[in-house]
Amino acid sequence: MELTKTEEDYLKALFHLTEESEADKAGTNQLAEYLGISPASANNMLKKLKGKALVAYEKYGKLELTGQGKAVAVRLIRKHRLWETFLHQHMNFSWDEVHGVAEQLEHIQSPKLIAELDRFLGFPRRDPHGAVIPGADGEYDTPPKATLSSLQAGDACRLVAVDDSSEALLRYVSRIGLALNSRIQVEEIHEFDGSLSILVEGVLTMVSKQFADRVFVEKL
Amino acid sequence: MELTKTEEDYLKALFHLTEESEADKAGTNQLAEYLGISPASANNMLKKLKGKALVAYEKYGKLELTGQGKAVAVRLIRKHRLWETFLHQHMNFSWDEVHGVAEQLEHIQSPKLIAELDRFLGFPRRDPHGAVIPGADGEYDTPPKATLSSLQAGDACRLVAVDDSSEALLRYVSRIGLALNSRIQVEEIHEFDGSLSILVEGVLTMVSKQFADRVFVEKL
DNA sequence: TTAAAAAGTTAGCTTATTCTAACATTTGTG
DNA sequence: CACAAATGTTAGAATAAGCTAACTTTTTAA
Repeated sequence: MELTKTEEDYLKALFHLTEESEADKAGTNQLAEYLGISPASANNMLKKLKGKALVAYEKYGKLELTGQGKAVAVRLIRKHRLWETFLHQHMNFSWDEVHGVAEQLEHIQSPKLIAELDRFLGFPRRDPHGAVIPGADGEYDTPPKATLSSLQAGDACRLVAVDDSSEALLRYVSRIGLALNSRIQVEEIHEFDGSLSILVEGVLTMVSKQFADRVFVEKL
Repeated sequence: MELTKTEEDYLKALFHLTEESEADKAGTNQLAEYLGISPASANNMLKKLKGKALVAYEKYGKLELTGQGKAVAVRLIRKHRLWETFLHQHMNFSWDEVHGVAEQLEHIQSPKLIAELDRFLGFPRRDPHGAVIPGADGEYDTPPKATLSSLQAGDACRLVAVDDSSEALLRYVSRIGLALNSRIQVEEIHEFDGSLSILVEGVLTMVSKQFADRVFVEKL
């Protein structure tokens, strides 16, 4: 079944909202907001994707991808992350530059190209932002990710991944001296707004809760 | 100015018809036929491209690209051929497999990616089919190409390029023992249908005129 | 528990690109 | 030169995807 770029984008967005986010965040409105379109347009496409058995969906019901729909989304994520890895390792793209171009490249249709790219890159397990790359067989265990914001004062952790959807966020991460595998020490959590004071390379920095929500860590 | 994939495809087709083919071959009908659409659709798009100053065009007049239109087309050809080279050299694609995927890749928008790809490939001058790759500055002298069909009986030549638009043609070229730089000896030209008997690696083969029209050579 | 707010849906319109069928112009030939 | 064939153009409809405005259903909270 041939899908348009638009349909693929919807499936990826749905996967993000239903499988990779906290629950409840998966409604017509969230989908529309995420894609920057009107709820009416989202509703329209949902009906179409339901017709193609990619989305399980009843009027006023909750959104969910079918097995097929999930498989398509996971393939797209695999392609996206392989391309990001390629851009970063061989095309001299910094980690905040890769996302936009990978958004285009992920729609290229060629199973052979993806297989060869995977081989060329040495079968990488993670992309430049630390995100796991789904396997060729569709294997993709969303690893339980702890956010920096979920830690307590006094905890230490290692940065394992960063949400790649915002260039500004990635630039900020680099700006304050962080990179994959950086050690972070949580000094204090401020009650009034949830912001954190963290210690990075001996330097004390304060980061917002919104920031800490998008930074994934492994507790040490 | 942002162009759609469709508009880009029209410009590339127009470049092919007006700059790279024998003259007279550039009418609404030829364009439609080349793109596999109806003449009405071609006419429609020509009006739109005229509005964007990419095509110089008057009702019932002949088709021609403006300087801008040509520049867009040449950039596309550059991207297409760089990707073909990448696929062939690093992704284990045979020369008859590269075209289709390159048709998709050529629409990726990222000047940086193209510059880096060029560097990564070592600034190649020709693609896997022997076609010249336009420069980053838009430099592209369509080299005067002699077709195999333009030779006389007794002439010898070297194969310098093959039209890449048909996979079947490329497979056939390999099949009869030809590759870039192969030496070809024209033994005889048959009057009744223009077919040629040629000597390749000591083996005598007969090829059709249509075939010989798409094989480019340098006379020795 | 009921009414306002939030969320979701529908109807009807817009733009891009395609088509077919009908019409207009140009070309080529007897 | 005249008219048929070839070529090119227009009109009107279809499909995909988006929008706004109006309407319906569900949720929330007083």
